Amino acid sequence: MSDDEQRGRGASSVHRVGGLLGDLQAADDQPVAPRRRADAERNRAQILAAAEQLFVEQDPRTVTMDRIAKAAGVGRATLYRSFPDPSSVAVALLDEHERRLQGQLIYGPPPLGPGAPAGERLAAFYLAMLDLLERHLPLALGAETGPARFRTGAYGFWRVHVRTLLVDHGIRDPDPLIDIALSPLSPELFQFQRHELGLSTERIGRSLADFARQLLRSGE
Amino acid sequence: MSDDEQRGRGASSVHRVGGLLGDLQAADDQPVAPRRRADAERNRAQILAAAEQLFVEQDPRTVTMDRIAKAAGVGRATLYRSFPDPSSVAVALLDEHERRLQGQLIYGPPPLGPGAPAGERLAAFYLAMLDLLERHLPLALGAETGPARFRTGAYGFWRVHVRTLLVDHGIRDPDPLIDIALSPLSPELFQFQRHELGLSTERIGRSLADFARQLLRSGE
DNA sequence: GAGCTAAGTGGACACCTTGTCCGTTTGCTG
DNA sequence: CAGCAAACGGACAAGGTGTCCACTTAGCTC
Repeated sequence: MSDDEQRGRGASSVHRVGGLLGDLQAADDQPVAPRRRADAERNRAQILAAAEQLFVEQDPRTVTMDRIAKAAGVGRATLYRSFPDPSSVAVALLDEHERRLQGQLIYGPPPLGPGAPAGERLAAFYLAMLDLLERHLPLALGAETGPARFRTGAYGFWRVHVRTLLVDHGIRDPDPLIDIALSPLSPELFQFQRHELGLSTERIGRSLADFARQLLRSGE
Repeated sequence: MSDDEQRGRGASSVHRVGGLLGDLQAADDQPVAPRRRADAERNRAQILAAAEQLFVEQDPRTVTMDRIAKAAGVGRATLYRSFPDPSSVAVALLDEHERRLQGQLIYGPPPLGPGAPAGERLAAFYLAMLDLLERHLPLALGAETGPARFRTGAYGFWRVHVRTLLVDHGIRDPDPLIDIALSPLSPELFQFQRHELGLSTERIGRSLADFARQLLRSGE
């Protein structure tokens, strides 16, 4: 989906090298995905495992490619082969956790899934995201490298979801509002509220839910 | 005000040392402010001027202490004497621009200043901040180094202001909502909406103003 | 206005991170 | 089991970070 996705993961999209062959032997043996070699797969798993630990036990912002490589027991170049920078490793790890929620938003029961009023769905979405942040804050902070955050596949997914809710509610010009509605979910903001201000997750959650219902109020 | 303020600026608030003395020799020879030397003042001005240019003409995130020092024509240690890192330089520069708005919020005419309904005041505040972002985006991006953003004096000011509006409107539990209400003003978000999505500032502004009125609606 | 003192200066140093290059190893295929 | 390309990992050069210390110089005192 995103760039990070293409670079960072790739369990399924390994056919990028195919392009090099040109038209000469185009559609013949091309589509046969050049499977990832076993050692590469193993290294990749080691990297992800080691990185997850690192992100948790030290300031996620200070995790470096060098350290990940050492912790995973692989060379630097090997690491670079799979990921362009530390944040893309965090993105890959987060992705797995986010995937479940993404399924629930589409196929799950209301209020998270379809069927409930837009305001209720937005409130439920906020609470689910808050739960995700609570459980994986280090990864979320590690993934958040400036503007790149907005270009991840996951963020794109949240955008599509929120847009649906806004349109469903009959908002005139939904597009500028999408990211405004998503902005309270910034990992850094959550960290500030939670650990700097000392607010409980429940209290933040209540505020967010009220906020969602107020934003998409039935009697507009 | 903030840490950055104490380190970064100080032209006006030089009486901070006074507090250290306690009651012993209080008002005697202490209050004599340890004036900044003329050459230091000059260097400081050079640094700010050079840095402002740098932030504008290259990616604000890639501005380095080394480059600022070279551009300003001073040694690295001299720079470090005034600022701990590049973002604190950006904060100092931004501060000057923000000060005017801060005055208007307190003493200015409605709807920015006191006198208008909370929803209108919040809408006006959003628009003013948007204007600030539009004009000084590079500085805002340079200042935004992770969680430090929330610890600047300016952010503290915005918090106090928004809290007043929320209380004024009769919100039950205003505190968690403060930062939620401020989150749409994140410089990175603005950059994404403006330059990645291509939304016009007017369109974002309209959305934000509607958003403010909806949030603090009269007929709650 | 000469001398003193400490604030201020700037170059150098040691350390760390980044990407990339390239000789070597290793899995897979026929 | 032989050959080839994918994958590996150590090494390298470039550049950034803070800090230290010998020096300069502003500003006070007499």
